[in-house]
Amino acid sequence: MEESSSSAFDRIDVKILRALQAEGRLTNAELAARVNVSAATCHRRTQRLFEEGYITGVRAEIAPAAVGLGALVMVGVVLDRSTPESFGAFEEAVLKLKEVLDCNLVAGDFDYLLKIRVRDMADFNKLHGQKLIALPGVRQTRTFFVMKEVKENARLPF
Amino acid sequence: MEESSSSAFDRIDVKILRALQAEGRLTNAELAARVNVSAATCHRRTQRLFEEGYITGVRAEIAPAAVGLGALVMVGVVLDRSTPESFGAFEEAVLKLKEVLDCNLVAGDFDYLLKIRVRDMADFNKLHGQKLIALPGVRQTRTFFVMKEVKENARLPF
DNA sequence: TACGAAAATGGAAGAATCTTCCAGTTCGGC
DNA sequence: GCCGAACTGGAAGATTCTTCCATTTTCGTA
Repeated sequence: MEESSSSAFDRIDVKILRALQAEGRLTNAELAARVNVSAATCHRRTQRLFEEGYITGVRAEIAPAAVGLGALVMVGVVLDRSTPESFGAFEEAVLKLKEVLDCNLVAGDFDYLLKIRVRDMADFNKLHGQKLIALPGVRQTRTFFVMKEVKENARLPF
Repeated sequence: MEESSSSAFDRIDVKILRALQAEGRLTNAELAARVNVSAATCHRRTQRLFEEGYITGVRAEIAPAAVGLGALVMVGVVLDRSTPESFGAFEEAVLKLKEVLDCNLVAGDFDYLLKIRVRDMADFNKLHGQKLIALPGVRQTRTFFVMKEVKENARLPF
């Protein structure tokens, strides 16, 4: 098992991860100052965190409304059959739908839960009618329009 | 209404947004090369996108499993009453729960949909029993354990 | 406890980048 | 066609990156 407290990284690494999770564009010099190590050490540590996959990427967060994606919708999906081929086909197709930001296979009343961003309700309606219900193996969907985003993509609690 | 294509930014800004959404730590020089403008212009443009709120932040993405947060759970919540005070109290309390990464007020069978990260099922069980059902006004919850993350936090399609 | 090898650290310095100033250019309104 | 506002790229001092290297720390072994 991969772990939590002992083996892979120490308190300094945790500080680096926390700092970069909050401010991904920190300069190495500033980061080094915050975690109390030299710039050289900080640079090596950070590089290692990237190379070993602890940091999977650094991304700018764009205000959705600013790029015409003001509407957020969650959709529960139930498939026709529960065969591996059925799930595989669905997943492959959903990966191509760029409006779908999240897609998770879940246990419960649905097979999948999707998180979708579109311009507005009209846009979602079109997406639903033309793309979602046409995804392979979809039996039914349940739509949850988001009326208020209380918390969005919060930082990991470590 | 705030719009989509004309007023606020042009094709160069869109290129910058796309590039930084994919690679938030691009240097200004590299970014300038990719969008075909001088470093000075690119620097000004990028600064403006930050200042005017098109870019809300830049964050490193940490591999959840690497920091002991291997389990993802979605939870639907139904409140006792549908009064503004009730919603307000719930939201205020949920903002303090660091395990809750997303919280959205939705229309449909639930009042809220939560996205939660914890170490494992045992950890979730504890969170559920001690914190979630104790949130103000919660009548019932429905839990969806995520068995497979097909797509997670994809880039905005603009 | 003492020893030695391996790993990690910080200083230093050339290379690269940032950030600002400035003069030239483009664009739109009159 | 003219003027002003907005935008552009070059240049250059200040800052930062990235690597090398000598020193220190860590850890297993005797």
